[in-house]
Amino acid sequence: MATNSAPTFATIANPPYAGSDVSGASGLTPAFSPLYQQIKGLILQSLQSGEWKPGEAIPSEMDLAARFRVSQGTVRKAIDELSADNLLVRRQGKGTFVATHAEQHVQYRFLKLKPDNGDTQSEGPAERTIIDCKRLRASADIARALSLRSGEPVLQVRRVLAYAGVPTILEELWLPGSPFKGLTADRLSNYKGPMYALFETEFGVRMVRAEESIRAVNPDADQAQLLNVAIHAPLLSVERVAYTYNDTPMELRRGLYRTDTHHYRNALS
Amino acid sequence: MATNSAPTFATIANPPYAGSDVSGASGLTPAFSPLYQQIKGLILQSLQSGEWKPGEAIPSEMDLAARFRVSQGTVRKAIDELSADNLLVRRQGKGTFVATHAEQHVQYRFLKLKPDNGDTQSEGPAERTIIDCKRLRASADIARALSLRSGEPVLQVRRVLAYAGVPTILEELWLPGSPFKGLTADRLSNYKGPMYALFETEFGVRMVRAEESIRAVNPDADQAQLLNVAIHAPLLSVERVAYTYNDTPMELRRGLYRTDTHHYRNALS
DNA sequence: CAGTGGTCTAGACCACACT
DNA sequence: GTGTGGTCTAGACCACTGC
Repeated sequence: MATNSAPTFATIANPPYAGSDVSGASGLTPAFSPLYQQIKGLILQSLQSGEWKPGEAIPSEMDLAARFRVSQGTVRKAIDELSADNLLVRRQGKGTFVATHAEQHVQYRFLKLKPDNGDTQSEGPAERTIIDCKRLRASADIARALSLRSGEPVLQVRRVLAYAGVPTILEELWLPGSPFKGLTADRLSNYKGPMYALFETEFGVRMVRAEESIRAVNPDADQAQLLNVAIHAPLLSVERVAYTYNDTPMELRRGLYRTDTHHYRNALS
Repeated sequence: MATNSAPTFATIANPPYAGSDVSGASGLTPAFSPLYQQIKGLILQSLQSGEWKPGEAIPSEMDLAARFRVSQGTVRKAIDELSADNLLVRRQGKGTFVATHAEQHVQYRFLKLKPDNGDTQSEGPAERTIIDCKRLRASADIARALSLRSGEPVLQVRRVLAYAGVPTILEELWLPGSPFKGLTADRLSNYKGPMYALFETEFGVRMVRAEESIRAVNPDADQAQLLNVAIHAPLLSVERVAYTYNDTPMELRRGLYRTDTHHYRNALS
């Protein structure tokens, strides 16, 4: 007796949490890590390689799940993190898109200087004036910031941003020579929209994150004249290093901010 | 024929995505929103009410799921967001804990001034000197920042922070009178650890987030003397409003930072 | 309407920490 | 070993977008 009940279940084809490495699917990920981290890495590779360009939609979660041979939930968690890092933007009902500095509701995402009245909208965009754009050889400190060797070619750009006719920001920025070959003062002057949008469109360089070091300083004579302030006026010195994918530094920017009608805003949490 | 197969399945007791309101479980959540957001709100209420205090463990995900009558995954998503907001801290194998400014690996989480050598560790904690702690009536601007009415009682604290004997930070801060009744210069002087840890322990006030407005300024005569700098030295002015749960402002702090050996560090993403 | 992301559940197993 | 959070899957349904 007692032989007909207690059915034995067949082995599930794709067992949950098999811990399998996904390396064979579409790329290579040597070290072990959670599946969704590996997927994140693979998506990152596609972003770096330019398979999906800024502003474009990436494949749907279901498509990516099929491509990487994982469940939709795992892809979702990978995309969740990338979208928390501002590399992707999800839009319900439409798809997931590669973040871009252009056509983004929050333009000038990295510029933290705000008018004291808070109303960034009514102030409108800054009036931009390129002072010059020169080819130079990297000095020691510039080279170190950009992970180059001293003497390697760099581009130096200087410009002034004014609000309501008042010069407010003086910037001096350095870019590695090779990725930005062909950048000229003209192209900078004629471009509408954020400089980082131009970098994306014309040079395929997307700035992903940045770090700023802030100090209070006095201007030198040239700087005082360009910003139309007294030589003893206190100014904000903002030194920024901006990075692309893979934590590669791609820009060193030194800004001098007037803070008589504006302030640097920062949220802490 | 054909009556014995195709078993009809019984109704599942707790159907997936029933869209049911959870109001009856433990609190009230009038407007509709995703379940995990409602759970997040309920957890937040327990944090505010002091049911779980800073540093303590909250119930396990399974316990909370049972309490709120939802699945573990839903509780998990709620906790995920709260932990992304730095209100909770997860520790694998141990539990989920209420974040605290004390016994936290990253002490002085809101202080962004770093030594130029980057090595916060070797520098050690600041030497703190309380100048005074007075009961005052709120001026118009103080009242506005703290959501009080002009003339309501506030506490004003002034102090200096020094590194290696060099006075570097001069702070003036205002606190609403009622929550901080009983705060004295002595209690501030004798307390070891961050001021926000004292606020948690002694007054049950946990600072959750803050906003800072930064400017470059010159000190007045008093300030210059306290910081041991010339009257024309450029200094960083950092005005902070710190909030508890529910976006209630609980502190206004005006700091003057010397930036000759330190800098204000900020990460953008 | 179909397709997309968003939410929810249920159940399995892994990795870690304490005891 | 037991309990905790962490990962993964599968399947269902909701909400939004655009054809």
